[in-house]
Amino acid sequence: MPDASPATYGLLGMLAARPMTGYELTQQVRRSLRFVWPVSEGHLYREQKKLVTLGWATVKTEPAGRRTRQRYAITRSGRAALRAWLASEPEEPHLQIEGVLRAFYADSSGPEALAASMRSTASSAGAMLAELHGFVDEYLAEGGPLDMLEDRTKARTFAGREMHPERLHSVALALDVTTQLLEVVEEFFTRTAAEVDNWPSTTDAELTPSTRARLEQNQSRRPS
Amino acid sequence: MPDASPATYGLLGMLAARPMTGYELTQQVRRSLRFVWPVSEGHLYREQKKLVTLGWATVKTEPAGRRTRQRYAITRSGRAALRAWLASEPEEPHLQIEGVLRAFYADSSGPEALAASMRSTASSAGAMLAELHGFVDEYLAEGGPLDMLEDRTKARTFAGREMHPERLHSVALALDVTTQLLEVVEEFFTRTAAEVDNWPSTTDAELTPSTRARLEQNQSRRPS
DNA sequence: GCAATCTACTCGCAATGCGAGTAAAACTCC
DNA sequence: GGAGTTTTACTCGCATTGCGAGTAGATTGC
Repeated sequence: MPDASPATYGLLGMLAARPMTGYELTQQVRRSLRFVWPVSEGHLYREQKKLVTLGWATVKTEPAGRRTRQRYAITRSGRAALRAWLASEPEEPHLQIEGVLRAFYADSSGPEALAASMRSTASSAGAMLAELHGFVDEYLAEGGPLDMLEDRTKARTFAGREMHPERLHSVALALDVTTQLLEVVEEFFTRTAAEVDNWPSTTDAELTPSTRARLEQNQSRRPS
Repeated sequence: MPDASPATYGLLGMLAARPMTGYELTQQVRRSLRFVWPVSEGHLYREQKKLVTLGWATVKTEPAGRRTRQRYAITRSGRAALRAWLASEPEEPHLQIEGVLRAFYADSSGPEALAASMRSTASSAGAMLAELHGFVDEYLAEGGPLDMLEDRTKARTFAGREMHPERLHSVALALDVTTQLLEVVEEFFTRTAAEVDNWPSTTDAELTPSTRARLEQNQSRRPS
């Protein structure tokens, strides 16, 4: 019996909202889940098959023109597995930000390289934030899922897509933390890149006061 | 020729400070690099060997009692490779926080499970923060690396460990962002867990105003 | 003196990433 | 209307990485 990983539950959770084809599943992951739990595309298709062997989903091959596609649907035991996972202990947070790794070793190169990598990271974070802002705007838009919840509209589709307003409370939570985290990344690297531009070197003694200030501010932010 | 990954450079960067044995390298990763770029232990030893085949480090087998250990040292071309990497474009940030994934699918379970997983994530973040606070305290301590930079002491060891005060400016940068990010995680999940305790369900219509507020606040935080 | 922990790793399998490849359908532009 | 591009809808295989078990000498605490 293969093991379930967070990625497995990521797909299972998507299916909990509605049945989907394999391709739709990968699109959904690319669209939104990516920010929360990145998984490579090839692996997504493997995981879909795993869901079936675990008995958590069923597949039906349906025609699509001259070709076929696989439609997955969650099973009762799939829902139970999802609930069980949601009730279990999550693992430690895992942050992988190459820009931070480069900052950590910045003393092995110069301020130019450091500032460049910081700006690059800031702009990656900015691009991701822009996508997330798109979601927020959509959720708040007239006729959007929030309006549906407030009963101002009976429609269940918006911008040509089927909406799941009952998921909005959960989705908004994930959206909120992710936004906050990326804001920290963008702001820190933007601000610090500008600072680094004035550094004579990455190891200069002249930087000592600013490093002291950084550390002391860090310490003072600490709640007792 | 095997490929270098950020993990490869993570080890190479450690060696840039001083020669180290394989075991010391894994300890350093466990101690500090883990927060910035997590790598499994088994893989660390593989990467050490890769550094040698790439010509970026040398190994010497040295005796340790009746046994031996491998001491790695960076080469000139290793330093060059590190500098070249530091001057290249970093990849996109990658956040993997299971607690966020669970929040995203919280509508498939109840408020109890959600609050529990949130508290668990908050306490993981808290534990990580406590370790980072230890570093800050150490750096600021009397006789610590900051004192060394300010020339108040000539020593180069502190708490029995060799210090690298010239790295402090870079290290403090990485420490600072990481702290800020984990603070966001801890605070968000602590605060929101308390809020979720009062939720009647994860899909209740009653939550609509609070979800609207969350989204609108998110939107208003956005800089123009 | 002996049990537990630390040093110092190796090994193998399973999980995952990554990029290429396939091929039909749909859409776009002149 | 036909040619070229993009989208749909995936499969495949190798390389990378994670994870847990295993080994065995050294050291420390009681």
